[in-house]
Amino acid sequence: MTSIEKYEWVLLSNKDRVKPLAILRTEMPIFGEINGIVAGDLFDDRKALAEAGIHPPLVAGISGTQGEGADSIVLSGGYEDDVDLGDVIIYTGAGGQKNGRQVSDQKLERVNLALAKSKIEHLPVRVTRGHKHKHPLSPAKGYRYAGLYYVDDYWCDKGKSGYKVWRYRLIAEKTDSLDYLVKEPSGEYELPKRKQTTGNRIVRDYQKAKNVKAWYQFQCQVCGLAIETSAGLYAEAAHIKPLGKPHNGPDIESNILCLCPNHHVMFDNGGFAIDDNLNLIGINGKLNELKKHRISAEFIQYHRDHYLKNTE
DNA sequence: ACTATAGCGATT
DNA sequence: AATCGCTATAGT
Repeated sequence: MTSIEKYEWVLLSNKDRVKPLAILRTEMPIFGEINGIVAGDLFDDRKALAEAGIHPPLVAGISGTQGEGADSIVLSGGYEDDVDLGDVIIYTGAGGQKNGRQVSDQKLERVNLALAKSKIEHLPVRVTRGHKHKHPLSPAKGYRYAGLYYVDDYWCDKGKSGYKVWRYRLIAEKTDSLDYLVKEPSGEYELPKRKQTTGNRIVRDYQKAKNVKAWYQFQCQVCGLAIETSAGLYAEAAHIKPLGKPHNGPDIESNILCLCPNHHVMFDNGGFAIDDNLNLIGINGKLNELKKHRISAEFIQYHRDHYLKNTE
């Protein structure tokens, strides 16, 4: 018996029972590449695109939530302020339309906020071009997945209609992101041999950072500041023992701090360190630590030993 | 070409 | 429960 069937059975047997939201709630957005799909892949329609896991919504152009960020967009030609330069796209937010015409201002809310969140969290956004989006990279029919982009900036403008629109500059993750289009002597665009997808390292890492930031509600563990932006609260995940060679620190919560940008820069560059009692060395104060965090003594010692100046 | 609307999954 | 939407299709 599937969970859905179980749920229906419960409803039949007990009409007063509250809906089990955990079953009905849609899953979190999935960020980054989808297994088995590569840039250049074609899909007949939005249903096929959704079933592949590239872009779940059947109608909406932006997939995601304001809390988690936007994982995918579709360019479908429906917004007159879109600009598509291939590796750089100026995408228009959703809303303010009636019968395909812009008739009111767009607001920075819902999926528009999701794209803003993707910017401040540096999350990758899948991009797909549809046949109604008139562009050399669009397919003649159906939809073509274009690969991962990052939201480089977002702002509001008065659009061609005179109404306010939110705009997002997206930049392709790979400079060779257009390699899937190879001009053949016939004049037709053809697909090259399939490349293996690179996996999802960036997004896996993000999950740990996200956990730590959420525990502290984006408040800096040094000064308590949680920075407010139009996309929501902002904080940075600082690795205590650095990830890169030759340090090879692990990407786990016990090696991550939630810091404001200033204290992140100071920490990474020896402006302060942390002793075994979590007192700060170099500046006044004590590091705020939640019980469940369990910051590793080994890693803060490593940071002391390798980044603090003039130690004996 | 433009316009209306049913449709349905996802979000709030 | 109500709202939304870069569909899809039919009608003018």
